[in-house]
This record gives sequence, structure tokens and C-alpha cells, in this order.
Amino acid sequence: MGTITSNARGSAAESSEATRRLSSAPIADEIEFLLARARTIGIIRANQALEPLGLKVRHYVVLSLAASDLTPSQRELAEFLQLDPSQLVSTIDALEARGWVERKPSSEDRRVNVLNATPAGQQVLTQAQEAIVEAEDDSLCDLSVDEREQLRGLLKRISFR
Amino acid sequence: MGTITSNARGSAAESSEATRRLSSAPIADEIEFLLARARTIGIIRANQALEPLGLKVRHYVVLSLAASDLTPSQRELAEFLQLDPSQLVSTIDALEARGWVERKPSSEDRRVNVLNATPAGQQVLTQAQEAIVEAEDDSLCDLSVDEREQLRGLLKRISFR
DNA sequence: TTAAATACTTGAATTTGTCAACGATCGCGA
DNA sequence: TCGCGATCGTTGACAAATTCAAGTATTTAA
Repeated sequence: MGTITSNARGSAAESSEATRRLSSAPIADEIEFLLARARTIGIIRANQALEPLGLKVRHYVVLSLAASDLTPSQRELAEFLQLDPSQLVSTIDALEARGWVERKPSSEDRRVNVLNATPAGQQVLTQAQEAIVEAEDDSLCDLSVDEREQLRGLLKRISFR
Repeated sequence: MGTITSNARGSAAESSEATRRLSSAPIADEIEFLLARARTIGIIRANQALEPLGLKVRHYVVLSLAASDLTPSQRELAEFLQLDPSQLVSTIDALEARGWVERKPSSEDRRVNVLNATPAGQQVLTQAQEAIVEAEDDSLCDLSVDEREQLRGLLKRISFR
């Protein structure tokens, strides 16, 4: 992971000497840079939190969407998550192999697979959510409840429009 | 790249039918998810903006830090950007090959290379910054100046602490 | 009924990230 | 001063992730 990439290394938001020193650079004031850094830290923490369940963030997200009442198709998920359809295949394969989600051919269009979470999947999801909440709390511990709401609102506006 | 990964695909914040439909899922309210999505959109836009200059975001960030008066070492950059030291080697190689940065052995410790931007590098950086500002403006166009400041402040607090 | 388009899958190619090992250098303590 | 362990940058091998093109099945539209 890296601030500028997508991996997930390092011990999360550790403030090393170098980090402190370089954080006064102009780049550290750019919103895009901060977004990338915050995301990196968040993903590292989230992946750590999910590890006991044998999940990664991507699986968690797909499981969560499968468990919603939106019954998303694979194409919809690919679009929503901005992933290549083939990346979803392996993600769903992994979830399905453990009996947590099911591909269900759509009754309207037999090309389409709709995703459903199984009862076991929903149970895992509940545990995963608890782990995620804890990790998120860790990442956002400096922010008050109000500030978190503010942040959520601002991010939502730039994420969906 | 995807919301859950680090690549840079898709045409940025396009609101497809599927995206709109799935954005009502519970996951779309989680800050970590929104951070990931916002970053993805931002990186896509930024990479597009930098393409005419033959730069990617990672090069831009390193160039920007090299041009600061902090004269960072490679190790410091690796720590700050949470990258493997070897990833910095290739990034700096690329920048140095074009004459935009220089490795300068530190006078205090000859193991250490300190980075400096050349005049040509600073010139490119200026252009890159203009392109980035434009892209950022595109990403954040729904936010007022005040709101951008708010967002910057909140992100800074969760990114550095 | 056919042709084009879409959904999912597969596998190969490319890119990216991870890791261990190396030479050079530093710092510490004997 | 000498020598040992640690650090910095680099290299190259390995693993993982992303990207892309092609294939099958199915739908839609002509």
C-alpha cells in the first residue's frame, strides 16, 4: 500500500520522525493527497481488523452489498466499485466457496447473476461490521461525533454526484 | 483502479445507473468506504491531468517533495509515503532520467541521498500543479471554499497524528 | 431470424508490490 | 582504533493485483 498506491503496508498511522518532518511540505495540504493518505491508513486498519475472519476489505464490501436488499448484479457491483468484472469473479468465488454468498441467476435476464448473502454470510457480516467499526473508531478517534458527520457528508458529496 | 484497490480505471465520478442505485446501500455511509471512493476518483482525475506531462501522481508527489526546502532523503520519502524503498528507487530513477530531480549524497552521512529538484523540475512542477488544481477543482466542484477548508482540516487530523 | 450488444468467465500479459540479500557507510562499545 | 550491528540505497527474484482480449450464453433490436 502506499499513500500513492493501493497496497497496504506499514503499521498504519505511525508518526515517525520523517513523517512529522515532511508533513510540513506543501503537498501535505492538498486534499487529494490527504484523501489518499487517510484511505491508506484506513484500509490497513480495516484489513487488520478483518484478518481474523479471513476477509479483506474487498470481500467485506461485496458481502455487505450482497446482504443489502438491493440484490446487486455482478455488473452493477463492478460499476459501483469501479472494478474490472473479472476482479469481481474471483472475489465472489471466494465468498461463495465459503458459503457466504450465492450467485442467483436473475429471473428477468438469465445472463445476469444476482448476489445474495446466505444466513452464514449475514452472520459473518455482523462480526465483520463490528471489527470495522472498531477499526474506524481507531482511525477517527480524534474526531468528535459531529465532525465525523461533517466528514461523512462532505465525502458523500464528492463521491456521488 | 477501484474503490477497494489502487488501480486507476473507469472514467472517474460518472454516475451510472448502477452507481446511483447501489449508493443507497448501507456501505455507502461508511466513512472508510467514502474515503476510498473519493480517493479513487481523485487519483483517476489527477493521473489524467498529469498525463500530458508524462507524469503519474507518484512522480508528482515525489517531485513536489524534492522541490520543497525540506531536502528529503529516500528513506524519509519511503516512510512518509508508506512505500517500499525499492519503489522509490524506480520513481526517482524516472524523474532523474528526465533531469527533473537530482540525488545528492548527504554531506553528513554518505549513505544518504538527499533529493533536489532541478530548475527544469521546478518548471515542470509548476505546470503539474496547475493541472492538479484544475483536476481537484473538478473533483470538489460541489464544495464551497469553506467546505474545502473544513474537509482539508478534518483529513489532516486523521492523516497525521 | 439474424446481427449487435450485454453479462459473466477465463486466461494471458502487464504492472505493481513484497522481500531478501548486497555493498557502502555509520555509530557504538570493547 | 577495531569490529560488530544497524542503516541507506540498490538490485533482482518472487508474488499479487490489475488490465485486456477472447469466448459462451443470452437478450434486444432490426
